[in-house]
Amino acid sequence: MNDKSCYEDELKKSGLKITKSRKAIIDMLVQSSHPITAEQIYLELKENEVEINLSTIYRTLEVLVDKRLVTKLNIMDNDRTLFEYNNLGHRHYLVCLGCKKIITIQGCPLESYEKSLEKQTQFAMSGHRLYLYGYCLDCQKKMID
Amino acid sequence: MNDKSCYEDELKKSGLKITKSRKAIIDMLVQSSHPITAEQIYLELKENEVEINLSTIYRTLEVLVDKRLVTKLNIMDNDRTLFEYNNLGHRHYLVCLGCKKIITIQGCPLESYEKSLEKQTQFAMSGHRLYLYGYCLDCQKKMID
DNA sequence: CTACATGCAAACCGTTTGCACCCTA
DNA sequence: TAGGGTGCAAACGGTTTGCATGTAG
Repeated sequence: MNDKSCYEDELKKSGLKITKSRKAIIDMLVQSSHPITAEQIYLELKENEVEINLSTIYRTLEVLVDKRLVTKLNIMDNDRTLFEYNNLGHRHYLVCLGCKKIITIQGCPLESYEKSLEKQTQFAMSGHRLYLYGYCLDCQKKMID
Repeated sequence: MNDKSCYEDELKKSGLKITKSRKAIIDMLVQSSHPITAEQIYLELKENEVEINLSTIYRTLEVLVDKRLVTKLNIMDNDRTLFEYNNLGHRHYLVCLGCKKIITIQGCPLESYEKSLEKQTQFAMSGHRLYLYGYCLDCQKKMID
């Protein structure tokens, strides 16, 4: 409950109307421990008997990304876009190339590197994305069989 | 000349036939100092009076990616796929959010981090992607005006 | 009551595919 | 000359958009 009102505050602060759809979509993002697709949001809401049109989901996500409440990711080179609620601050991702599982990693090894690069290139740095790829223990085991 | 025959060797080694199209596409990738799209390859070849069907370009790029001769990138969250010839080994990218210019960065600050993460997560790491975003000097100046 | 949100269906557009023909090895 | 490579046109699929209707503030 507290959580919800917190998201409502975020919406208000951003000048967005608080609607049933938006709350449901944000809830879904918050509940998920890893980035998800627009379609996953659509399907899971549908399972919970909440039917929101896919285009509404895309539009909502777009607005939330604009307002910096949500981050948009293209982790796998091909795949569809993933979305994640921005409640954890800066983070990185570890992706299993076998089962496609995505693990969120807190902590950043790049702060000083970014600064040194800033000096070196005269860029005004505004951020970075780091994706690490590998095979999780389960998939390593499967590969032996 | 030497360069070309070198790429021909790479093709042969990978068990691929050496065709006019493939040579032209690889040439275009090699000449470019930064990752480019399939369409850019198509258009630039066309300017040089070499017309190769777009689907051939996509198919060629796909094969080259399979053979690890080319890397496929999704740097901007939305944008189309970029391709780059793998003649420089491991590298990272610095992207200007203003003019979309992409600068390739040699050297990697993440080798030891990757190893420590490997121990910590029991993942068998196979690589990573690092994209840094910011504004280049030119774009910073433009923003003042 | 008004401006923003939503549903629906159609468009969009980068990429992929099926098939007939071509050309390298 | 066989099997991979290419051109062409059509399909695909994730995402966006136009428009009429609904609803939060």
